[in-house]
Amino acid sequence: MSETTQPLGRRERKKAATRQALADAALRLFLERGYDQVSIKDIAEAADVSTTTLFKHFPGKEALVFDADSDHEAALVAAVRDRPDGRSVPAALRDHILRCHLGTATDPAFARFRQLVMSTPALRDYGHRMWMRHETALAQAIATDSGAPENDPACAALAHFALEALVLARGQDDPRAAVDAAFDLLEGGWQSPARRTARTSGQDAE
Amino acid sequence: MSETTQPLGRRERKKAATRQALADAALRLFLERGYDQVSIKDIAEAADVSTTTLFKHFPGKEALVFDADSDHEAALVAAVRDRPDGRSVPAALRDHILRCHLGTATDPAFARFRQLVMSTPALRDYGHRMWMRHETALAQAIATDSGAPENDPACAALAHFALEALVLARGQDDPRAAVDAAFDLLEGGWQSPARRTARTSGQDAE
DNA sequence: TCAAAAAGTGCAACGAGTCAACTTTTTCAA
DNA sequence: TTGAAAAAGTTGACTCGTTGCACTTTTTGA
Repeated sequence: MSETTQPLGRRERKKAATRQALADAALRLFLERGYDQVSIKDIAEAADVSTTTLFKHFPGKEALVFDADSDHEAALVAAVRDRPDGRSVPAALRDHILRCHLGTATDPAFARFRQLVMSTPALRDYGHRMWMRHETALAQAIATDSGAPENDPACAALAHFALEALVLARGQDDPRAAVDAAFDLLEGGWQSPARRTARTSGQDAE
Repeated sequence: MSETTQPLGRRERKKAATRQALADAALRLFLERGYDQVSIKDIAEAADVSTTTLFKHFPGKEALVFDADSDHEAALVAAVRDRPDGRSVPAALRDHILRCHLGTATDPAFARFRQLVMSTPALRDYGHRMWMRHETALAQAIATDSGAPENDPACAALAHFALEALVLARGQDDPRAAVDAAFDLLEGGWQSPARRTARTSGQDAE
């Protein structure tokens, strides 16, 4: 975008450019013809590089699509850490997922992108794996917040289920209702016996 | 096992025999050398057939390992349907999973099999997908049992989470503790507000 | 008994991904 | 400026999983 990209060697720029060219070509071709109807060779040729060069930039075909996994993990951790007083951990996660991951795309290009991913098994699975990578970080954030020992199985379970809730919701009639049902379950269980954590406020009930 | 397998054409027998030979050879070679160090060609040659024939019997390399997916689904549904009086659905599922899927293998061959699956990403993922295939059947069983409408999101959520509990548990320090923590969460949430289902008995508390 | 259907087989091919050489291009220091 | 050393790119051949095509065998049924 800007020409003076600060402390970026002339070389890094070319590298980033070809990388971007590859990702762009891939997404364009995938949307045009469908994931399985586009070969690695097609993409490499469209970006005018060799297939081997492509694999120097991306570890596999699926990775071409998930170029910007961005900072979902940080957002998840922040959703737990910075939640408003009196809000339970699962409630905060419910809010975050409803807001950031089921927000009906205002961008039509993004909607088509999601359609592509959801309708291609290989991409669905890859996205799922990426998403689940945040499990341990989220579990640790919950444990820290609850004053539980790191590796606490209950925190690990909540983290796992909260992330899975999004997966469960997609591919169901009403995703938002599905997320709500899932988190109703988790909220109920989280503040059941032997667990008192609604954030250190005067009240204990919501 | 028995020689007089009744209405089985002479042909079906040969078919079943080669299928078994393939599965046996595959498992043996995988255990000997590791999954990635064994090629389809190796397996086909060990069973004395062509690779094309192998793919007529199995849809892919992973399927060679999961030959007998058996009737896990029926067992899950039964665990819900035939649970003892006063036992909640998640409690019954906890019992079933602890009993049937974390039972420390008495069979050493089975232990090695599980070790192979868990240490091979491709097999782990494939097994996960297979396991999750039971999600809708389990959700429907729960809905039927609870008198909830089919496609009830709460039942779908419980089914999804109950199955995921097993996945969560594996690859954690103490799998049994992890399963317990997960189901503590689910049980607590399941019998929270607006949900009264502890199986039609005189008591309502456990 | 003889075709037609079905199942099995081999060969060749395709796509994803890797490997080992070789050719740039860039960088940095003498 | 020159001239390696390093990084990036290219090429081509290769492995491996998987599929399509053509061919042979077996089974079935009239």
